[in-house]
Amino acid sequence: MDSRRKPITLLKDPSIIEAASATEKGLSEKRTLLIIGKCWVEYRGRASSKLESGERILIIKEDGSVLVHRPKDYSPVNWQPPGCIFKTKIVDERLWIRATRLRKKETLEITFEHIYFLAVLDLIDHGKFTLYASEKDMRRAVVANPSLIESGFKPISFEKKVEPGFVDVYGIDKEGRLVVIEIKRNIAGKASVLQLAKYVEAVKVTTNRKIRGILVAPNISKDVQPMLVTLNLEFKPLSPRKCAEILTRRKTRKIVDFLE
Amino acid sequence: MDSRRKPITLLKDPSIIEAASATEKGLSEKRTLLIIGKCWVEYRGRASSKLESGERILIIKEDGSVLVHRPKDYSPVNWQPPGCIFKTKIVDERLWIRATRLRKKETLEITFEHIYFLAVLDLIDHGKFTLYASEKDMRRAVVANPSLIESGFKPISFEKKVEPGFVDVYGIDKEGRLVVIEIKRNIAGKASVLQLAKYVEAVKVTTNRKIRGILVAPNISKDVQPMLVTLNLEFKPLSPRKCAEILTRRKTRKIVDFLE
DNA sequence: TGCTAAATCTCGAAC
DNA sequence: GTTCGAGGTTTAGCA
Repeated sequence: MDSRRKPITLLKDPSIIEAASATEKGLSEKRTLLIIGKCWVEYRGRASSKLESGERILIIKEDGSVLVHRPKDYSPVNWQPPGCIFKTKIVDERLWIRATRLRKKETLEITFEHIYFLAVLDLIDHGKFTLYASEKDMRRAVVANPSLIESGFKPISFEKKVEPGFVDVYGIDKEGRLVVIEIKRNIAGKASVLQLAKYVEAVKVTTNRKIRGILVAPNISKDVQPMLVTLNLEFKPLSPRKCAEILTRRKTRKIVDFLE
Repeated sequence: MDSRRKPITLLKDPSIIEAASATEKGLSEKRTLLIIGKCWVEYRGRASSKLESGERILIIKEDGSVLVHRPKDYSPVNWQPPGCIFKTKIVDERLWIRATRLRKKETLEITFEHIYFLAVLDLIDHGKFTLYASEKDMRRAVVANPSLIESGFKPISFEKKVEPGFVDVYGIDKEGRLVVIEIKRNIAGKASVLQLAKYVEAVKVTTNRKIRGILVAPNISKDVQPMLVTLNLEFKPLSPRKCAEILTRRKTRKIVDFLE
């Protein structure tokens, strides 16, 4: 880390020439760029779009991703995923920026007719990010604590490949029946049931044993219950929150065991 | 539009007190806020997450959405969808911002230990956004120009409800067979085939006529072909791009017709 | 690279 | 409000 590093270079109300020069330099040095101004945007690639003139925030990141944000909404109105190559130009006293992604043959063109502010950023961010209570956590909790499903359930494998896809958890119940489990961290809808049914069918053709299919989720949507009955599948309520807590407890327990 | 409007107010290297005051004011006036600095983040709600300290861009929008962006990646590392209520405080000489969403009972807490830069923005953006070549465009193109599917195909309805869901396009072929069409703007995978199969089954129980199921998409993934054969379904290649072009041509044609 | 499935998905429409 | 499906989805994981 360079102590003389300048994490942020600001241009307030720059001329188009100043802005173009800073943009060019920032891009060549792989800095993060931030431009606030009045622009219009065109996209051509997987689809096409046009955005008429308005005031927006443009972010170009070190990895070549691009975001155009309006003053509302979570999602950017236009964007480009990482890996873009850039070209900038001054056209009719406007700053024109093109971001091209070769992989998918798509281009984003942004034209600024006025720039209020431009920043070139050199951000250092090595902070670790950890997410709890994902679907993966739920799988781990079920495997670590099979009684979450029912007493006597024994997991055999998880993430089992069963053409055409992966069964979340696969095991045997106390009466020796095969159990196929599909886990969802959200309220489960029709698509989840279809997915489970598909896996049960796939396993069925490989064995003569009886098979149960269990949908594990915090809840199911209203119309799913009859669907489960028709397809002879079961539902077991389980929340991601509870799974995360169980995993934390287990981890703590392990440390305690170690200390004792 | 106020001609004396100040679209952007900048604070460079503000003290925590200055930053807190500007943040408070900006939030109360429903401005868009932009903060660049070193922070850590915690999220609790549908899941939980922790992000350790690092330099990031924070955007809080007028509609109460929040974005925390690292110097890489398209997606924000932490965020909150629109509709948050905010609380700010100075804690141990740090700026603490909490964004709470009541709907889903989730909170995002951001603590800045250093702020390089803060901007309060008053962005005006009424620019119209138009997207071409969506799946809806494909449906319209097929209905407007049924020969895209095959000669003699006659659409009866589109967006037809057939429990449990909607058939994209529904019609009759030149031999009088019913045709159920599922349209995808992307390469179609297994889920799309299951969806089509489901609709074909649903229609089948309502009639004695012969039924064909056609998957319309720019392409299909490799393992889908055998699946189609097994389920006795068909595939018709069609790109969203081509559909968009056809719609454009039709529109032009209509204008020409009118002028003639 | 292609394919599958998750995501704190978001967003919009329909009921 | 719930449910469902699209999305320029993106992203991760694995063959």
